[in-house]
Order: sequence, then structure tokens, then C-alpha cells
Amino acid sequence: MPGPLNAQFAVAVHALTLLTSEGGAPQSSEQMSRSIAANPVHIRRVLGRLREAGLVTSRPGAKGGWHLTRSASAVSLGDVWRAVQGQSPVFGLHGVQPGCPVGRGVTTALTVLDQQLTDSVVAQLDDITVAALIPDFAGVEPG
Amino acid sequence: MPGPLNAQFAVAVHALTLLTSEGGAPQSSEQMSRSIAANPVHIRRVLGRLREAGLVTSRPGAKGGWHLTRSASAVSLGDVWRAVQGQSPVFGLHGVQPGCPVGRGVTTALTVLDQQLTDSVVAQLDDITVAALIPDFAGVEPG
DNA sequence: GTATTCGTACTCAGAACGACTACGATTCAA
DNA sequence: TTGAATCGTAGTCGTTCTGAGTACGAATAC
Repeated sequence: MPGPLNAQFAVAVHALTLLTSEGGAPQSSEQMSRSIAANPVHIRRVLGRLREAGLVTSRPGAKGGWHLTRSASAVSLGDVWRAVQGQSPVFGLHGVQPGCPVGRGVTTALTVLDQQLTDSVVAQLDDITVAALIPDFAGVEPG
Repeated sequence: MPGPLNAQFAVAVHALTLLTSEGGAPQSSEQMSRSIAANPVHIRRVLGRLREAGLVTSRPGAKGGWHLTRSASAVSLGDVWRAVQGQSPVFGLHGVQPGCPVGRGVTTALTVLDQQLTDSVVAQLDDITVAALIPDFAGVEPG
């Protein structure tokens, strides 16, 4: 129902926290879809990005599913961000390239600024681990 | 033609730079639409936000148009950001509110994080003036 | 009075996103 | 070997967002 959001990032982080429970046993996308308010296929697609980044692994078939490749305290939100967002624009501050020279100068300046702000944000995300987001880490069972 | 972007911010900044030229004489949205690759109506809507924020004024009728209320060196990009974006979410890191307690904890944590990152970005924008984006300030004529 | 310009409501097209279905491929277990 | 479970992925659909564009009334200058 909601619209404008980086929901993939939230789904990824939420899934990672779920994978820390159950003693690290693999969990299926179907299983996680009940805790995360999202479609199993969508979850698979998002986690696919995380797999490409080496944060999780997946195995098809019975008793298959997803599991972490390292502890949640060794995964930063910056890792998740890079895996999910890749190089896609964050702010998109720069609009269409105009014809007039003043406009081009402004556009290039905004492009540089966009990159600086993005770097700053990712740097802050790098200082936060997934484990830090879990209230009472390793003591709460998802419902 | 392009899609995913905060083009309003770019339009606003570009318009402000245009208003610094011509010796501060009022310019019409039609006039600016030729330099900015955007529709006059769209420009009026964006500048309307800036007017609400007190950054520009407008006057209808012949010889009307828009002009700055202060020097471009006294307008920060943070001012423009707040005028254009308001309180709308920037990252939207937090997804749908899920039912399970772990999920709620993660969601609230992401909500707090979102606010922190937004504050950080706006603080950086506050340190940059519109004038700083103009190459050779007061020496270039828009075409 | 006429031309100019803003203010704003309305519609339209395109892109993006997630939900959902479907189905093949893979893996485990009996 | 059969069947169930699960991933991988293509495809479609509906919703939402955004900007483009049209239209027209109100205000202003000459």
C-alpha cells in the first residue's frame, strides 16, 4: 500500500535479523514472508542481491533456504546498502542537462554534491551493524 | 523524459541562479523555462514553494515575474531543500510496519536512523550557498 | 482595455515499485 | 524413483509518483 520508499533496504535488513534467530538454521522465503510484510518472491529477489554481495547463501530444494555467511555483528548497514542499491542514484539532485552554460555549471555542481552526500551517508551506515538493530540480540524470537 | 529524481530541487536551484542575473530584474516562468528544461507551469509550482519559504516573491501581470528577496550568497541549499522537500521522507528506509516484535524493533530503529541521516544531509546543504554553484558569479549570462 | 503573467485545477503519459502467478530447476527424503 | 519443498526468474498487473501540457480566471502594467 505505501509508495515512496527504499523498501528493499528495509526488507533486506529485516531478513538478515530473522536469519540470526533459530540458531542460524536456514529459513525459507515463505517462512520469512510471514514476519516481513512482503511477498516471498520479492524477498527472494532482494536476498539475491545480498547473495551476490556474499552476505548470505541460498540452497534450493527441501530443507533449503537462506542463511548468513557471517555473524550479524560483522555485517554493516553499509554492506547492505551497497548490495541493495548498487550504484543507483540516491538523491538524483541533478535534473536534466540544460542547454545554457550557466545551467550546465549548476548541473555538474549538483552532480558532484550528490556524490559527496551519498558517500557521507554510506560512511555513516558503515558504522552500524545489523546486530545493533536487534533489540536484545539473540534473546528474542520472531513471531 | 528521465524518471527517478528530485528534479524539483534542481529546478529550484537553477531558477535561483537565473534570478541572480539580469541585475536582479524580475523574470517570468516562461523566460526561465527556456534556460531550464522544464515546463513554465512546473517552474511556477516549484517556485511557489520557494515563495512560501520567503526566498522569492512573485508578481502577476505585465512586467511581472519572480525575483529574489536576498542575495544568492545569503541562500543556502538547505533553505532550498527545506522549501522544496518539506517534511517528506528522504530515504524511506523504514518499510511496512510488520506484526512481529523483532520486525517492529527493526522498523523503529530504521526510522530513527532515517531521521539522523536526513539531518546530516541537510546540515551539509546548509553549508553551501546558491552563489557558490554559479561559475564566475555575476559574470556569466544565461543563454 | 488590452496584453502579460501568475495561480491553480485538471488530465495525460511514462517510470518505478511491489504483489502475484507460473513454471522450470534443484535438492532432500522416503 | 517418486514426491514434496524450495529457489530462480520471467511475466503481468495495479498503484503511485512525477513532470508535461492545457485551460482559464485573477491580477497587473501600460
